[in-house]
Amino acid sequence: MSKCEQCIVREFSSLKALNKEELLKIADCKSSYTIKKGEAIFSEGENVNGIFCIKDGVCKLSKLSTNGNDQIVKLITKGELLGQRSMISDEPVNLTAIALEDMEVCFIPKAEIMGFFNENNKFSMDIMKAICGDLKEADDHLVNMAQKPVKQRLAETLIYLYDSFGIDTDNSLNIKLSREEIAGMVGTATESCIRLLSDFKKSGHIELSGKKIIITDISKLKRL
Amino acid sequence: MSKCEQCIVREFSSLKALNKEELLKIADCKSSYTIKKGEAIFSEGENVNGIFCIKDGVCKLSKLSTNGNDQIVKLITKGELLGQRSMISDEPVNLTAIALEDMEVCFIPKAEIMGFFNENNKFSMDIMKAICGDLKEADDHLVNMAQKPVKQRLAETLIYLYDSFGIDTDNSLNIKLSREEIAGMVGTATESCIRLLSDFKKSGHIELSGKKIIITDISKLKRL
DNA sequence: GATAAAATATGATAATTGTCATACTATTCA
DNA sequence: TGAATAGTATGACAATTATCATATTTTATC
Repeated sequence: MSKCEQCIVREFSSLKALNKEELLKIADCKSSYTIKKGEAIFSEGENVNGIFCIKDGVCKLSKLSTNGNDQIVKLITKGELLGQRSMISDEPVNLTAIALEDMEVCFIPKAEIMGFFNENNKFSMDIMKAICGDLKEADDHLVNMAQKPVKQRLAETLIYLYDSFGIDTDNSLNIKLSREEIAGMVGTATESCIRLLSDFKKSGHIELSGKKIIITDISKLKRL
Repeated sequence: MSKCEQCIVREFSSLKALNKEELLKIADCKSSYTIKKGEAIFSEGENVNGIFCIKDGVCKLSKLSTNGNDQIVKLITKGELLGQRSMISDEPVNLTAIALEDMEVCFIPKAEIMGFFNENNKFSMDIMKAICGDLKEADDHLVNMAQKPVKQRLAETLIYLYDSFGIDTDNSLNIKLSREEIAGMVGTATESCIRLLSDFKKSGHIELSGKKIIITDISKLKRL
């Protein structure tokens, strides 16, 4: 049983508002899991009854549309929490979380969290603000999906990946996504996504070598 | 100064969690406004510093996309609250609220609400749940926008209007929206919206007489 | 390392959607 | 009332995007 007190990622989420005593309580009731790439942490419709704290790795939050396509709503990474909305609404989760790389996560039961929620004002306020941030993000995202053409959405997705995950030593985006997954973020067909990436390559905005994507001119992408 | 205690719409929002004493406090510090059709309650980027309680009327919550189009994110009606997210995030509002009909609204300053928020657990929990509901709705909406074709989105918008606002004595939808506004909800060009409405008319799904829309076969719309 | 399977790429084509022009209708207001 | 204006409707066309077919490349597996 590792100690939450010494867990660094805690500093990046609402859990930073918890005191020593509360962290000890969590360490006592949490369970740690290793999730392999491609495995689900939870699936749409499941009752989760707690939240996950992402200790390491990245996952995608997606939802199956009635047309059979998976739309990726959001990527969640080290330090973030998962399942807060569902816990507070007291409802099954609305999205599916699947690991994009091997992950380390801790599960904290709802009862424990809700206890802190009622007693630690800073903590509940922090959780609320995080959810409010998600709501604003979702509204903005919605407007983009409804109003911007695929090319622009793809460009903005690449910029988002660059800003959020940075680049590797070879200058390629430091997150591994298949073309199908990128298409799932953009909200388009996989072939359309591939085609536009080829276009971006031809116009010198990016370089492609295998799965790797190198953004050579981010200002060009921003100006699309 | 009207009494919040006797205001019926309060029962439809988180304000129902407030006790007599708290309602008296609100009645004391609130201000009431009449908003004429077409006027803004607030605009994107403004600092609002409180919440609005909709006593009567309907408004649209929209956001201007960089392409110059207004995307309508949500309609808000009698009994609902406005500006909760912004208040909790302590940020300017993210959306513009414009009256679709003459409205009666009350403004309650942030300081007052935040006071109850810290003391009345049921109240803060209710507000949270409302915001969590908005987040779920926004995620679902986003997936629809990204994955469904315009025709299906229009059909679902009409069904939503039917379910939320019902029909008038002449069977027409009990909410007045211009074609441009319907297009703004669907996320398409006004002409495309008009054209598809004509198609729906030709195939006997709806009837159009002037601005009025009558859904003649809702099951057909649902099956699109 | 050879082969199968999966992922990526590209062409051809169709379907969807947007844009611009123009006509028609309803509403406003002098 | 009648002109002006805004809103609705439709045609013609262009641009965008999806779909299906088929290479080509990469990855996985034995």
